[in-house]
Amino acid sequence: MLAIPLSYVTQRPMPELPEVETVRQGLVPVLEGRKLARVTARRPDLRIPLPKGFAARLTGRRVEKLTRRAKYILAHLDGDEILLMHLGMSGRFTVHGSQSENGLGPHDHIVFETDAGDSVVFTDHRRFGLMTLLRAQDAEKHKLLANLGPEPLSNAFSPAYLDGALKGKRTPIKAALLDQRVVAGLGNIYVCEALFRAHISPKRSASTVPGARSIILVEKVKRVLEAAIKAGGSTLRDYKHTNGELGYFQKTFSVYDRKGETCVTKGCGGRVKRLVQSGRSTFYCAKCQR
DNA sequence: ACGAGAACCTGTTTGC
DNA sequence: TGCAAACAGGTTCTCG
Repeated sequence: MLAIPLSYVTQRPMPELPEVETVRQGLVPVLEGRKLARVTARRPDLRIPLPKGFAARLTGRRVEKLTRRAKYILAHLDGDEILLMHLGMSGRFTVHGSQSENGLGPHDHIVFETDAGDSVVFTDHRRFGLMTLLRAQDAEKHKLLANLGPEPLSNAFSPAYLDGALKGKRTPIKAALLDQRVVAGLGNIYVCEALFRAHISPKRSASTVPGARSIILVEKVKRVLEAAIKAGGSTLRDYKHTNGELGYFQKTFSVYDRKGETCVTKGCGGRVKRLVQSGRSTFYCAKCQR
């Protein structure tokens, strides 16, 4: 008897790099090495329209490997094609084992059924997510991937690199780190958290970060992402050994969504503030972030 | 060229 | 209580 849950949600919608990585890891045992026995596209109008013949082109294909680039999940298929997927703001995958009844809702847009009898449902009520197909040899040049900066957890994301990327940038460091061309995979939450850990104000001009600050910042970006991936991964592993309700990936942030609370920096005593930068909420402590 | 803001879409929370 | 406004993890286009 396999200890596969009848149904589990791979992730709550919170798709920055750590969450996308957690989702990828959750899909690996269900999809890698499996053939897509049936694919149903129930709604073609995601952020970009599904390519023509999407479902037919996927049917019968084998998923060789699942990888991640920035916030994209790439399913490498036999025949040298790649299924490129993005969760947008609200996308999620749900896996149903072969015995579960499977009522689909209005926002369940894509269903993959594997030759093992599992189905993977892509749900996205806001439809900012996307799926598309591309040839493997064109991947690096593909419009959606070509301009992405380095992976933040790779050696390419170094203080020297960041110094160069920020040089001459007038925009606040918060906005610069959200720019996927500077570094790929950070989102609103982890930018706030990394700046907090580095004690750098989100309002500081990006051009003033190179040097000592960027050494700290690179370090903190990596550490906060690693911790989040570790937390997400362990939640999924734990779940597979239980039959109870899914304990959603709970994480506590230091500043994100903590407006008015006392700063957690030892001896700081400041309060977390919220401000809006380029239309997005920023949370920070004005006392210990400079 | 750059940076800020709007737009895309729907559901949930907040505030009067 | 009820309704409207504000807000939400992302990306991309337009405008100044």
